[in-house]
Amino acid sequence: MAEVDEHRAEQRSGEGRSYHHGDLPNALRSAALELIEEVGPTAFSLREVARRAGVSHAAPAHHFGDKAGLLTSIATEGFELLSEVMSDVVAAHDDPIERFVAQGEAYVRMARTNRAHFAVMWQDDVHHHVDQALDAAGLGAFHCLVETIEAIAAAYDPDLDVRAASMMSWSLSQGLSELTDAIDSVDEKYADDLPSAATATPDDELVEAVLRLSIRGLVPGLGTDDPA
Amino acid sequence: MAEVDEHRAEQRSGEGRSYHHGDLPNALRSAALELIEEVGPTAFSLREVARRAGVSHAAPAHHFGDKAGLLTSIATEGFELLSEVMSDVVAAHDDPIERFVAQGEAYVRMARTNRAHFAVMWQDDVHHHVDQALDAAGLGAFHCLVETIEAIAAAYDPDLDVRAASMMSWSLSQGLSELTDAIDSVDEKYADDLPSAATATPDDELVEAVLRLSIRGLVPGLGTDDPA
DNA sequence: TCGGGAAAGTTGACGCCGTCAAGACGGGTT
DNA sequence: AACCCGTCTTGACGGCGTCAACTTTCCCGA
Repeated sequence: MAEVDEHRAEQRSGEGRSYHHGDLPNALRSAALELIEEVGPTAFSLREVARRAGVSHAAPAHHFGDKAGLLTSIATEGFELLSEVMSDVVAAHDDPIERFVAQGEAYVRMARTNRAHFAVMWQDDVHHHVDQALDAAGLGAFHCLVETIEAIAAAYDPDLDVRAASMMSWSLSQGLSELTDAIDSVDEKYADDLPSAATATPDDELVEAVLRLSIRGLVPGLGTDDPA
Repeated sequence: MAEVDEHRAEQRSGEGRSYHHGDLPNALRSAALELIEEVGPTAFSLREVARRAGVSHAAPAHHFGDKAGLLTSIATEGFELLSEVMSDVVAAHDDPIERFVAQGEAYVRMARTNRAHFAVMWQDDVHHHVDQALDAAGLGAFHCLVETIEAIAAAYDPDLDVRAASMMSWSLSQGLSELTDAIDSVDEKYADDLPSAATATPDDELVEAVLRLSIRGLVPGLGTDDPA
């Protein structure tokens, strides 16, 4: 979870140590993420988080207001983390098509590495309904995908419907993240043979295959073979 | 919600009226769906459901065991409903490409019409971890999508990676459902202009545009224009 | 240097929650 | 008529989120 720590360090820089605990808000976020990873976002309890952070049951309220406040903070952190990862991918790939595939792969990898963050990010009834920081972080992450689509349009097809293609890009990444998770858990339960071969445990190659299939819809000129 | 009632009637046929209430399990499911629609799956409470159904707070336990049992039942019902809708689409469209588009549209429409069902279906930590009926219903719905992909492969491209294409189909539908929901709720909050035009309220045309973009990845021969 | 005040955290109480054990009720069978 | 079993109620328990009132700790200005 080094990424999260770095992210937290940036956020914290210049604040200095707090009065009693040191840095209770981040300690609470960390404890919350661990707990969510263990028991899921529904069974998650604020009192247990406080217990794990070694403070009284009412301490979190002073930093986050209420339970939804802590989860909103975690969701925002998740979108910021996602934006950072997506930006790194943009910097690492010049070819817009490879960038598209790499972003999709990074999205899925990120979702599966940080399950607790993603569970909270997409469970809209657990965080505050109106939160500018959260919405801004979400739109920021989306913008990274839109830029890649615009690059594809500029390089290959000026008539490309950027709105639809951006929607397709995010939908695919989000759906893949959710489905691969669901399918693994089914696989774990029925380790023996399944009725359909279409449900074998998904892996990185499947994710890449899906992304390469979908990019062919955006760039019709591409052949059936991998351009690599 | 006529679809759900029909579905329930099928399930109930032959059972006859129960002893005291009439048909408490279905009454509880209905009350639960209404409550989830109002307050979300997290704030949902078993006691409030019992109150709305006019029974004591412990009555639901006799039919569903516990809270997760009721939600598992709702999730299973949701997947069965989805399978029915997908099967109807298959029957209504001969051309596999039109079937693909229609299935995606039906999926999104279904998700947005029955938000409570979908919220429960995809929140895996609220239902029982091992439930054969649930898993069977989910695989059944998936199978409807896989069949369409197989039809596309048979008609247009025998070398199509059916596993990847099926994954793409479901991921896209699920992601679209989730994103269109999230984007509307952002739009409702900031009714005034948004930074990027890419985030205007999604509609049926956007969903269709995304699906038509993606099918071009599965059938490379298709031109840029709509085949309709 | 020191005192006031705000920030940080504690304590105790409230009502609601999910679950369990025990009992009441009532139709169907023998 | 006696009985059983599925159905539902009642009451209790501990855990939860939140609020109000309190104590402790630190900073900053006189």
